[in-house]
Amino acid sequence: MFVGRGSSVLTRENGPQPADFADVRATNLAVVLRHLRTHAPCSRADIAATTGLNKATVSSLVTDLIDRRLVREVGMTENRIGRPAVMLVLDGSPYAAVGLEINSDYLTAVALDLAGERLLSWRRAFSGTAGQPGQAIAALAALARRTVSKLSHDGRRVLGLTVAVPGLVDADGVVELAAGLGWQRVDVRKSLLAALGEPGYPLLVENDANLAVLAEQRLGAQNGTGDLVYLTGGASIGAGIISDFRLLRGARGFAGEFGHLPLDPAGPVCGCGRRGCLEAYAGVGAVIRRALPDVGIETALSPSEFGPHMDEIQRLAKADDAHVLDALTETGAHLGHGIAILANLINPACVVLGGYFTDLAPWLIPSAARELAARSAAADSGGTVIVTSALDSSAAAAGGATRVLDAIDSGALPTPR
Amino acid sequence: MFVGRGSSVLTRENGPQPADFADVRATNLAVVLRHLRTHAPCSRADIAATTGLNKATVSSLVTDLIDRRLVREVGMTENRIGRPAVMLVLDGSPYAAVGLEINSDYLTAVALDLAGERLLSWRRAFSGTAGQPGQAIAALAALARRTVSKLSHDGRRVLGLTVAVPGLVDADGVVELAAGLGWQRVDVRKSLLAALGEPGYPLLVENDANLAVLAEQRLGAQNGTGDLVYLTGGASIGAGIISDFRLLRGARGFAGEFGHLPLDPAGPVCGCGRRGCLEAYAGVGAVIRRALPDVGIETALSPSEFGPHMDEIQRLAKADDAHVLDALTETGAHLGHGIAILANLINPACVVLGGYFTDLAPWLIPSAARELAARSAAADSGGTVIVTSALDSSAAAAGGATRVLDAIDSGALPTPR
DNA sequence: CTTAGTTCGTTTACCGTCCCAACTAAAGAC
DNA sequence: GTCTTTAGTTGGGACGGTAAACGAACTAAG
Repeated sequence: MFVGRGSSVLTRENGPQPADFADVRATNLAVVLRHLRTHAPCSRADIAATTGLNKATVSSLVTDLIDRRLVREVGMTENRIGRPAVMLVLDGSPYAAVGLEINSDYLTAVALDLAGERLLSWRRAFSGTAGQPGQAIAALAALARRTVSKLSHDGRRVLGLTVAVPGLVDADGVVELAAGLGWQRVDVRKSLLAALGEPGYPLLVENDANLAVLAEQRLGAQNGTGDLVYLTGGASIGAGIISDFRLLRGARGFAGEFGHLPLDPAGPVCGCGRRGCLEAYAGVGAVIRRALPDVGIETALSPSEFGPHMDEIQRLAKADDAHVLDALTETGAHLGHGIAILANLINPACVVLGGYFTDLAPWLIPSAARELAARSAAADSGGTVIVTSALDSSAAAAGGATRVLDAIDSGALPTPR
Repeated sequence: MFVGRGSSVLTRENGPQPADFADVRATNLAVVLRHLRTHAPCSRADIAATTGLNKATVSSLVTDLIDRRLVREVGMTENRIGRPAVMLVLDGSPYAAVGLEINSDYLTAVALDLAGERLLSWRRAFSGTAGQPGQAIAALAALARRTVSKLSHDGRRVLGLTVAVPGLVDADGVVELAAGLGWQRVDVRKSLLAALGEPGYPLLVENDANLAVLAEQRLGAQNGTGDLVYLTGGASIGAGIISDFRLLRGARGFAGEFGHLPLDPAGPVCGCGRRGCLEAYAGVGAVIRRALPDVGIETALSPSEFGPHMDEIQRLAKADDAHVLDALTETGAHLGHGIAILANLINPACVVLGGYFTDLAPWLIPSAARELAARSAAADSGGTVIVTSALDSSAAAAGGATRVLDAIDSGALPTPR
């Protein structure tokens, strides 16, 4: 009685954009590419059977992908009845995806090949807080040039470059506000495009938590989960939220302000000037003050001072220092309170602790999970689990490269030549 | 250098589903239908110019839609240079979309025509709390039959039927938990399909807040907003969340548990057994206890008793009763606290107060907005505004009918005959 | 009244993509 | 050596969107 394929994404949730054959082709090319990403190595026949595409169509699509050097044939199956199948894999060698991260104390560059293998991972110290945006962008551009030049020298074409910024970024790549960097209304995309001489590849700018959660979804242990939250544990606590396989940005891109969830109007003063923000209970500064009371409570800590203190806390925790263990348990409970709020509203399958939280996770998670379980409206915490990030501090940069691969996987393929 | 239409939704965010011609056709039919919904009356030439589709394609698509009786020609333009255009509108008369709502004290039925005009709006009292699920479903089926029979008698074909349930509903239409009804693991969809004799139209079951926010998005004042939250103000406070034009459900469908946001572990006891839930501060029960201290604080109120008390509160507020005004200001502040948490995480453009909150909104919103502004991390509350629902208590049922129209607009068209 | 100009919508020819079915290819089984 | 089984290609058909030409129906102006 009713026409239309019930679950065809093509016909659902589309905007006003009409479709034509080019779209069908791009969609199906992307289907094959994604299938190969998750199921490689496999044969044309496998792809046809699994995706529902016709054998002839798959042959045509695969030929196209091989022409574009995105896919490669790699040997045959053996020891089976029937004609042996030609196995296909993603071709890692001709391309690279680049992610950069700028933070208050360092710059990071990560490059991945098409298959998601890490090609390089660079970091350099950087005192961005003191500098003007112009200097920071010059440094970022220098790093980008070095990275791209290294990749080109290895015979790779750059598929795209994404910059992670710890702040609010609009759709055009303008950083509206980045408190940690002291930036306001900085058009990072335009400046960087100019500094790089208008390169041919796509250049995007995105919030660091949003990119980190992409990396966690694709490269981390939570591989393939569609409902996922990443908590940055840096100068501030931001949440990158993926819901139903899509980044949640909000109307103006302000979503994920986890650190400033208002808990108690009579609580401690937060860096933002308000009282009782979650960050004032569970932020890095609060952890240090609670665990190392000898560190000056009066003075605000600068981000570059976090590292040594966190190392010290981790050392004491490993040595079973009772005070530090108590401090971490208490911090975990506050974090769990915030996560319970998150879980009641968003109901993610998983909350990943990143940044400085990663190293302290063994001592934070037990009390956080306890608190989450106690404060979840749904039974069994609604299925939400708290885990440690499987990625190191380059998560956001890796996410930037992942973002480029996502675009490829969605049909924005490079041309054959 | 890069292939693919940058903004084609068809090639973005798709699952593993491949595309074919039927999808292109369905997509473009839906594009025309949606254009007519928002821009009617307009001509074929208008549609071609606005959507980017070819004139010939639009002609073909419109012919198809007229054959299916979804679109109707209605007169010509006049007083213009050139050949007059034939104007097109959605044809309201041949079809109907039905939404039902079951609640602890009433059943509601709403029917809309294709253009969104209300065809009927029925309500009957119902004491579901005492009854078994079987009785409730029998009552629901009876109401559905009467509704469908009335519409058929008027010569309309039913496009679909959606049931709103105040509880957690899974993707197959099984109600996992509905505290207000005392239900657990009730397969509403299956039972209702059986009771209605396996009708040919699609039958869905969905959470009431999710449907109410759909109604608010399409029929309410916030028409067309992509980031929107609806707060039910009934026996409990649920949030229906639309983010980037999609319902946010969470990994297990538990998203939107707004009423049980954990605020203060030392706070008042909530109906769920925990302490300090938002509902214990700002729920209907809390409003009544705070505004009408003479009402027995000790005994739990049953939902059927809410109505008279809320009427009384509204009467006193209109009469400028100082105690009641203070109580509402305080309630609004608590509500604003919860909304600030929501805004920091989700950043909606708009939060709509529904249910019993609607009538009290004039006295709740000022303090709620104040609190939201004070506790938002982003400037200007991140653009989030708090508004009164434009729909009456049939919002969820209307949303059920809207849900059916959404499916049509997404390409699941009825067959020509 | 006639002619030019404008706009609407259809008609026609064309092209790209997918599907189906038949075909070839290459192995193991008997 | 022939049969069976599975892999992948080829050619024909259908479908749907595109482009350009065309007829239709109106206004404007001489």
